[in-house]
Amino acid sequence: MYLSKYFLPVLKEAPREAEIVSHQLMLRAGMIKQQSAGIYSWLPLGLKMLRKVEQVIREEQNRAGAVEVLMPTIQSADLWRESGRYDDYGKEMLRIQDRHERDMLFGPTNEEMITDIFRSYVRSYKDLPLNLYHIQWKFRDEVRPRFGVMRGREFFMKDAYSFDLDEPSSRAAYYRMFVSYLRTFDRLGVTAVPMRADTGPIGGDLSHEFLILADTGESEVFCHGDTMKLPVPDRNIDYSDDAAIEGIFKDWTSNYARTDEMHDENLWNEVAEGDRMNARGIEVGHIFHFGTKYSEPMGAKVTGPDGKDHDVYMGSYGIGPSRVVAALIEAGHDENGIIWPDSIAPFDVGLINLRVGDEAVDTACVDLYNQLTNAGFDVLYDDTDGRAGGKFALADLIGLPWQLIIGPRGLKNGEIEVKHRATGERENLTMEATMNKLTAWQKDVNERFGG
RNA sequence: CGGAGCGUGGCGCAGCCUGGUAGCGCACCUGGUUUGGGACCAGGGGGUCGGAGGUUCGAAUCCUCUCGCUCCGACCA
Repeated sequence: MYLSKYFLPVLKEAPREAEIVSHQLMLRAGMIKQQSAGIYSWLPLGLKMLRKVEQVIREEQNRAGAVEVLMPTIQSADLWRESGRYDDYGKEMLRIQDRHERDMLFGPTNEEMITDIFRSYVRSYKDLPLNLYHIQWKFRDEVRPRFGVMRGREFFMKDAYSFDLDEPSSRAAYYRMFVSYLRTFDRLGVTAVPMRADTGPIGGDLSHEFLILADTGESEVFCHGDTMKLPVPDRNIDYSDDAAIEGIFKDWTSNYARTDEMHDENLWNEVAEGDRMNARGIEVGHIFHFGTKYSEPMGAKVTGPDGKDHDVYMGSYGIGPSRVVAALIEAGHDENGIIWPDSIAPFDVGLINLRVGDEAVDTACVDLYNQLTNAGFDVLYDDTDGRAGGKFALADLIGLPWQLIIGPRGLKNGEIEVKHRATGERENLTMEATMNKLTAWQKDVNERFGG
């Protein structure tokens, strides 16, 4: 992408209403624009990140055996009356009427609708297990939206729903999602720790939150240090091996790990002092096992091997990609701007032309741009005629992993400056050496984080 | 929903108390000189002060109502 042809409206100063760093940087980097309290437009750079996060989540859901659908944002109130939640949900649910004065609502979640889909088609235990998910906008009319897209009223969410014949197989489904979340956050280049969670209004008896550790996180977390050292299963994981999956779940949940809400001082004191880790985190995922809470009132049954009808056991599994984007920034930034993880940045490389109009420099830039693009890199080429300082500031602000700086000074020696955003390391390399370095980096990233 | 605060060119702010029809920095446009870490000079465009009503000869400034936004608290992917 040539910057001159892109739409990247950056701000030198953050608007006053932005309090936390991810919100400030998302506004400054031209990623989002607030349209109303807790409601945002996603501008090209922000949308690009949102899509990348979404895609990683999708790949890992698919790998774990979940099947994607897409349900509407607007739902009929009737479904919610069946589960009893139409009255329970309160003012967080945005209620609307259509022209015929039928009660509708903007979905805050989709348990009812997915249960309706399930009961419409599935009759036999032979069709189980089943896990359906979608990635769709949700609306919860929060009393007080804040922190930009971190707690918006409208937010993007991946929500998966598992259906099983009985409790044990339903727990196995829960474990699969648990493990897929470990892999998802690992691929997103962040440390997300699963914590025992309160089941909340959705109900059920088994629930975990996944928190990305960041100093600016809202929740205080208490966990055993060993949790951080546990290996995340690689892409060759076999989700059909229930025992192995349960083993991973047990490994990750055997140590103490709770947020302040669930914190238990007595249990905490049993953890050896040197192992206690006290940090802050941002909740980016939440999984629930809730059994027949919805299937029973809504009549979602299958015939079992015994020839009798059984209410299906269900769980739901959510990740908020829009919040994840903000959380990545909370977890990775410095005074100059965003530092995206290597694994997931809006572009891989920023190519900076320091002297637009100088034929040699222009030619070198375009050559390198084409080479990189052909090699599969996503490159943002700053071909604007701005000054060096402004270009460097922009590059640091949007935080692409690599900056390739090409100007007449270095080009005289056949060299360009290669800067790594995260470490600040810079070196002068030939074009060829640059390509080799980036190719090696790309290979390494693919091996560590690729699908 | 309880408490606090803010709305003045695109962004950040001053002016308001002590009414006299709007100013600064950045950004933007034109020309020139510049060009490796947010250049300089000159010229220029853009707001009628969130909205409505009122007081007054006169309102960004005072009063009333209203809308929007933010922060603290209770709640949440």
